[in-house]
Amino acid sequence: MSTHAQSQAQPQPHADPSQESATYRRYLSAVLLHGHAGAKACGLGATDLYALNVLDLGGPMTPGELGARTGLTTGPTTRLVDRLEAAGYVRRVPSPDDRRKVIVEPVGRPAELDRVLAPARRRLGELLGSYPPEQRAVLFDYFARATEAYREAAEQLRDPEE
Amino acid sequence: MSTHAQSQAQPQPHADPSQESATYRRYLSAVLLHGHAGAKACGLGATDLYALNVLDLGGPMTPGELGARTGLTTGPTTRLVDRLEAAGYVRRVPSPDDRRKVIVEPVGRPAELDRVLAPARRRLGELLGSYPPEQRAVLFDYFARATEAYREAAEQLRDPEE
DNA sequence: CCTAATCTCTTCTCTAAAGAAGAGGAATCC
DNA sequence: GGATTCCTCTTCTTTAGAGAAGAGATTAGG
Repeated sequence: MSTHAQSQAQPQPHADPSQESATYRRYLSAVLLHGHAGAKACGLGATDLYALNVLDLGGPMTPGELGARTGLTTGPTTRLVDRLEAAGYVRRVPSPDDRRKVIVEPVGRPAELDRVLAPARRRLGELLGSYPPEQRAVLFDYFARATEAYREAAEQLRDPEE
Repeated sequence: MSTHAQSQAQPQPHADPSQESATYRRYLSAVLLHGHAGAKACGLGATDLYALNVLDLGGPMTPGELGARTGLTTGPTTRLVDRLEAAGYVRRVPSPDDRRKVIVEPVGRPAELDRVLAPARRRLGELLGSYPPEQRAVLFDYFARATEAYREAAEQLRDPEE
């Protein structure tokens, strides 16, 4: 097993679409499983991981915005930012144009999380590097498009009526 | 925006590898975000989603095995299976060869979870369908290989010494 | 200017889920 | 066939995290 990354020029196509569906679902499960396991290994709760992903996708934002996107009221939001700040994942910066506001921005290198995710990153990097450039271009084209689709779907799950 | 799924025959390759890395990280964040949002919309806790993914990847197993893979002791494991069974996601089946054992198996259609994830599935299905067959083959080749990589990485996160 | 609205943070309370310890039934080994 | 081991489930206790309500500081509007 694990003789991956041979990557012949023409990977055999799946004949059966339902087989494709099962393959894709298992793939998503594995991605989620790995994300959860990594967060747990860092002592991060589910909400903390969620918020980090929100920040990763949405960029720096105020605690109010972060709380709204995470589905929390102001109390838990403050404590959430406290936890993330204490763990070194984010930083509070005063807003330049409104002194009531605070900007929560991700810190450059979340060391602990990066450390536990490093083995997977390395393996996936090798896997991606094993494809010829034109195939890798297809993969990254998909990644970029899928990111948008998932992000919008997640937003609609959060605010079903909007 | 959202003019996806045009998929020219040759998507432009990324010139900068660090750009690739950022694209990939954002993609993973979006996948995780969508998974969390879906679970939350169904009233599933983080552990419940984790366990469902374990079952999806590992197939039917005993509560003991599920608890071990989820990192729980026996008490919470029983309640976890109780919750999943009450919500209609899994079923307890007596083991045919050892009457002490119980097999936890996923139920065919977890209706609620499927319902909330359906919009994303549909959009991603359209996206995948928009690629010509040989490019789609590359994508599914990647999905299958990446599944193994993530699964093994998640296992090593759970049992760092093994 | 003085009032109203907005943003963050604090305190108190409450619920959901995890751990620890142990009971009961079933299989295995001598 | 009797003792030991194994698997699941139950009970009790504890902790982490969420909601509600309000205080303090700052901005906007009449």
